[in-house]
Amino acid sequence: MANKHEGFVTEITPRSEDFSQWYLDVVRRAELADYSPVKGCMVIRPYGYAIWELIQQALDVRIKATGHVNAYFPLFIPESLLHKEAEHVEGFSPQVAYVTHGGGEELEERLVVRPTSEAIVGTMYAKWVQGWRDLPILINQWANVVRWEKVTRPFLRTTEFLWQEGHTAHETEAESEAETLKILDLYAEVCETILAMPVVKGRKSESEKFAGALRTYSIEALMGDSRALQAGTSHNLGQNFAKAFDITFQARDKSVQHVWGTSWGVTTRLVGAVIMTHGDDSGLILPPLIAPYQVVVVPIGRDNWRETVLPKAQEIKAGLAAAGIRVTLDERDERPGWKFAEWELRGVPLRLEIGPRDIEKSQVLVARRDTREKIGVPMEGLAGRIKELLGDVQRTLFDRARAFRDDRTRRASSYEEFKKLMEGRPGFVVASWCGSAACEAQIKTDTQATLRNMPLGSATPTGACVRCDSPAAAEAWFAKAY
RNA sequence: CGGGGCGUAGCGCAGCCUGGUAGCGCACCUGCCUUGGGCGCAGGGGGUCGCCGGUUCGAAUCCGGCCGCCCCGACCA
Repeated sequence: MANKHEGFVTEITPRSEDFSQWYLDVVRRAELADYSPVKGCMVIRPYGYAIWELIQQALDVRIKATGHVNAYFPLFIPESLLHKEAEHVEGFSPQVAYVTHGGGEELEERLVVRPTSEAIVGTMYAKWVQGWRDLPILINQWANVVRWEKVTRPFLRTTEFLWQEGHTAHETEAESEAETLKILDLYAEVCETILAMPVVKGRKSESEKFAGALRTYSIEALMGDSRALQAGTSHNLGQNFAKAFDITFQARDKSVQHVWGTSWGVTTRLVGAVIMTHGDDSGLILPPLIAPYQVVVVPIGRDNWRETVLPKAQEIKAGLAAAGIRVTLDERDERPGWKFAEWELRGVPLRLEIGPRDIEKSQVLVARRDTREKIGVPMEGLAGRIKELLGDVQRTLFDRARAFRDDRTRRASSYEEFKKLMEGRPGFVVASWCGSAACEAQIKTDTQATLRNMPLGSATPTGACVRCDSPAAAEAWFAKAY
């Protein structure tokens, strides 16, 4: 019974004590993932994978609804293909894993384990595109990729990770730009409405853009420790890859032109983002829309509860399931208090307690994970009421996260003020920026903060750069980031 | 790649300094008892002490080497 005020869960480091350890504790204790024998690689356990599957479904539906189709490109890429786009190679070569042997023999040409698929996709698109009628190509793939990382953390950065990567080809720059922004909106919508995680949409600086892209856009979120996390990126590749891979088409005006490309992706990192956005000292808190179980039913009773209470609990479970609610019934031989703590740790949005007293009153007791409120709910019309409550939890989580983010977003008008605000763990600091890489780098040296992005729709600032006296070119959001 | 820490039961750790039959808590198994916030009692199973070598009558412990993992910083989703 230690930690009574902290929510009854032991073996989790309090967030205030060590956020990073708290995160690792939650991942382990909630059985989301486990370390594998290979450094930097993790096993995504069933509960963690179920969350990913729900995120995946939400994305997949939307990606298809915007006209894209899924396909699959191979894991191995001949080394020479990766080297076709100069900036791209330079960006990725330190992180690439190679296959040197196969079938007991050394390979004539080493194979790259894809760190991303632009090279192989570009190679294929060159074969598939002849004329303007072949465009656009709108392909997405769900895949694993490998990037040899020096520092890894479960979900946030692992050597191998799962993601979705879209690769499109268009006739004009206007189309590729529209596509890039359309996907950025799609990502933001999924993060906000499904993950209940507010994000800032914006453009990356030159130094932070994708290797080989013309422009990179990102969505940025603020985690519970006030550090920023890049939650997704969408790149307008311009004609860079088309030129490197010779993807040409005959245009409407009979001229031969290079296609305009885009690529965009989100990863299993989103699972980590959800943990760090909503979790508390008792463990995970899952937004209902991605909770593998939205409701857990816990039967309560004396030694004969299996006879007296369980049938009613089963009936309730069946009723909720029939109404399309993801529900589980915990009929293990454990004490109720133990089960409460266990399901709180796993972040189940609603716990439904049913005991003799409730049966008498023809009601159930519903406990909300987000607010810890306990509410008596009549058995009559239960499913409808539960759906309302799930919607309310979803909204509450988003509102809470947005209030947290807004509360930690400040504006700096002088460099002194900027540096002062960046002390400790401040969240976002908004400032005008001249656009020079030198200022960006100096800010990083002075404060450890990086330019997260330049939000879309910000008015062009009229004043001077927060760091130098040159005229400001853009409004930028800075933060210490993951 | 730099800095730090740690490898002893599934998990968390003690034992190491000062060598002498490997321990604690949780978890697990059996039984009883209990059940509206991680009950209680009794019994039980489980470890080549990261690996290799050395010193010694004897090494988890001392010495040398290696390997691995975690955390924090520079680079990246």
